[in-house]
Amino acid sequence: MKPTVHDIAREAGVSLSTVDRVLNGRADVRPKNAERVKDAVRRLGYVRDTNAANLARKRRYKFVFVLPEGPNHFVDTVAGAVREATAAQVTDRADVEIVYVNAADPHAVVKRLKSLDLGTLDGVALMVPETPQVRDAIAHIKSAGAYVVAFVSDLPNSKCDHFVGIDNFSAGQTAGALLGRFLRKETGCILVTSNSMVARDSIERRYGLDEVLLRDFPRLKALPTIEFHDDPQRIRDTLTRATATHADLKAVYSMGSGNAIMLEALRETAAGLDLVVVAHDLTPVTRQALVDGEVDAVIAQNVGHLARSALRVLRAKCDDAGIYEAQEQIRIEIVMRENLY
Amino acid sequence: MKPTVHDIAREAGVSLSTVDRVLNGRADVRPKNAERVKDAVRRLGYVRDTNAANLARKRRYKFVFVLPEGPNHFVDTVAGAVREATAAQVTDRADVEIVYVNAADPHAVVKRLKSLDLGTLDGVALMVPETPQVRDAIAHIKSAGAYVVAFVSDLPNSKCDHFVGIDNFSAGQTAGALLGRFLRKETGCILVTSNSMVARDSIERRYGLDEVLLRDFPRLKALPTIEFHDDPQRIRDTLTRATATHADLKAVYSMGSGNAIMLEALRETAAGLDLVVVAHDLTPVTRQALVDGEVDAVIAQNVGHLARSALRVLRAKCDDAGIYEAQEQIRIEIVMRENLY
DNA sequence: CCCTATTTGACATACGTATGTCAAGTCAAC
DNA sequence: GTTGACTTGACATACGTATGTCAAATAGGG
Repeated sequence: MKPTVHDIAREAGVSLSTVDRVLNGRADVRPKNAERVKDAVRRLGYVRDTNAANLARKRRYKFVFVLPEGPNHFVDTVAGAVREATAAQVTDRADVEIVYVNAADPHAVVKRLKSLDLGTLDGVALMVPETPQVRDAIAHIKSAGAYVVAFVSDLPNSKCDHFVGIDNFSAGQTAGALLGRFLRKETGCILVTSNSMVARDSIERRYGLDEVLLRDFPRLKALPTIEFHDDPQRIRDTLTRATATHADLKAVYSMGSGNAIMLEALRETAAGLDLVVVAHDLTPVTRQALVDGEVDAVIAQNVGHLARSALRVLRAKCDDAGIYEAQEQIRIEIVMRENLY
Repeated sequence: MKPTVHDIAREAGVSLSTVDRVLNGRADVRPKNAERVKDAVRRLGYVRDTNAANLARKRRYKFVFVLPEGPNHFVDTVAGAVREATAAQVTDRADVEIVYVNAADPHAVVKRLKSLDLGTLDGVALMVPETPQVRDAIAHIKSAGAYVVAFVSDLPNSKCDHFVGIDNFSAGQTAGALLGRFLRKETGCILVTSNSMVARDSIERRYGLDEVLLRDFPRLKALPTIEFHDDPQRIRDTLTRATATHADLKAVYSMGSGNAIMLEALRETAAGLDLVVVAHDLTPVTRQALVDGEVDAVIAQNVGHLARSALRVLRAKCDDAGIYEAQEQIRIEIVMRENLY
């Protein structure tokens, strides 16, 4: 039988009320008695029955996901996963809202964050770039008692309670290792594309890539990252130029957002070249490209796992419970046509 | 506000008792009233609060994992994951026991299954080969009201409630695709090893491998599977012979159990050969081999996920709740040194 | 040692559901 | 219209925890 608060009260030789005051950090309890209760908790190995507690409290959790707006396949799949996870955990007394912000505009982000109703809010999952303003806004939210997790993109300099996402440096390394192995005995260069290198994710991935190539596969050379800022023409031109300039072009690494544009350009300009293609993020676009054989492998993070993990972590924080690290570790997945899910 | 049984009673114009009788399938309710209650449930969108229900029932779940005994790194990691998941979900009112059986002896397996206390048992996760005797034992357990999930190894001809594991055919395909891509422009043959081909897992993986090689990489030829039945000498001899006979040996595919022996033999006999090595299952052995660069990639399934999924599915079955498919989908992971976790 | 401020305990009620008891109600058949 | 069988409803208690009220106990200062 698991011990209950009654057992604690008896063991500590105090009343239920006192146990309650200690357990829930209420004031007006003498240190001596507080110690006795804590001792009893330790001795009996008491753990609060969160379900019963939530029942008694009529507790509902109010969580908000802040995601970047604008057309983006990856964000769409993430949002879908959040909605799905929320629906499935409908039994789990959590109200989840998704709000979109213009992530490129720190001012707009902060404005939206400030407009959250801190009175009812229990936690926020934030997928926005880190800026000083955002950092302050996070501090503000936290000081109001809500929890904040960095979501997908880390916010290393902010006072977040957790980061739910992958290590993008390792992701870049993985891409590099994959390319190195796919081009086992070959020498040549690799075209690296990204929609934009302002996001720290892309920068970290690039570092990871370079590190592995330099160390393990010096025969492969990664060209400077091409940023195309949503401009199909730009990537098309660059690709054409690259194939012309670099006769030894062997592979393309698409570092995330903008896969669709990149793949289209590839189809138009490099059809007969037999390039190895590695891309990031599993979206309808990359999924189809895997099936069609246009992409050899995709480096992905499971969006369902991301969403569920963020929800679990926020709940755990609210309940002041421990986090089950093994479950919350988001893995860097390598997806090919054969293990597509 | 979520509707409660009280709301249902009011809406249906019956008493709480009647609602309870209908909801919990007790006898002695006139069809007309049963219908009214069910209607009210539908109209109000009532879902039972499982936590409150479990609290009232003092419900504890009793689950048993049946795993193959004998020295096996993979089973060890699985057992560890089960223990860890159990400990972490200690709050979750489940008692979990792991029992080991001699999986090679169907009679022993059945004997152990028969000795389970069906009176208190709520569910079993079974990781044993399928035999007619096992099939009968499963039917027996189910007729006693407990739930059965096939764990890691599918039991397609038995009346299980669920299968928690990967599709091994796809896993074999994945291995084939990986080998095909790692040996992008090369021609040659692949050594395939397994400790034993009696387990259906190995057979399915082999089929998957062959299918992909034949279709997509005909330049690569997989040699007949070498089974070495825990005999290091056998694999060493075979490897020596293979390297002598097949000058074009390019890769080794280790289909699971016996990775340690295989890797050791490889170290002794094929040190300078620059072979591509793909293995199954992430264990301390393959983990170290990845770090050391002895293995290029490991096809794995996340054992933590396996354990948690089995527990969740069993619980869902007991609660007569739906299964959240997306979460229970076990993925075929490709693990390299860089995305090792 | 008294007074006051603080701390404590006893008790009641609640959360949403389960379950048991018993009296009252309904129904069909005679 | 009565009997007996079946069905229903009212009520009480419980699960483990939270929370509020109020009187009683205690500590500390003078």
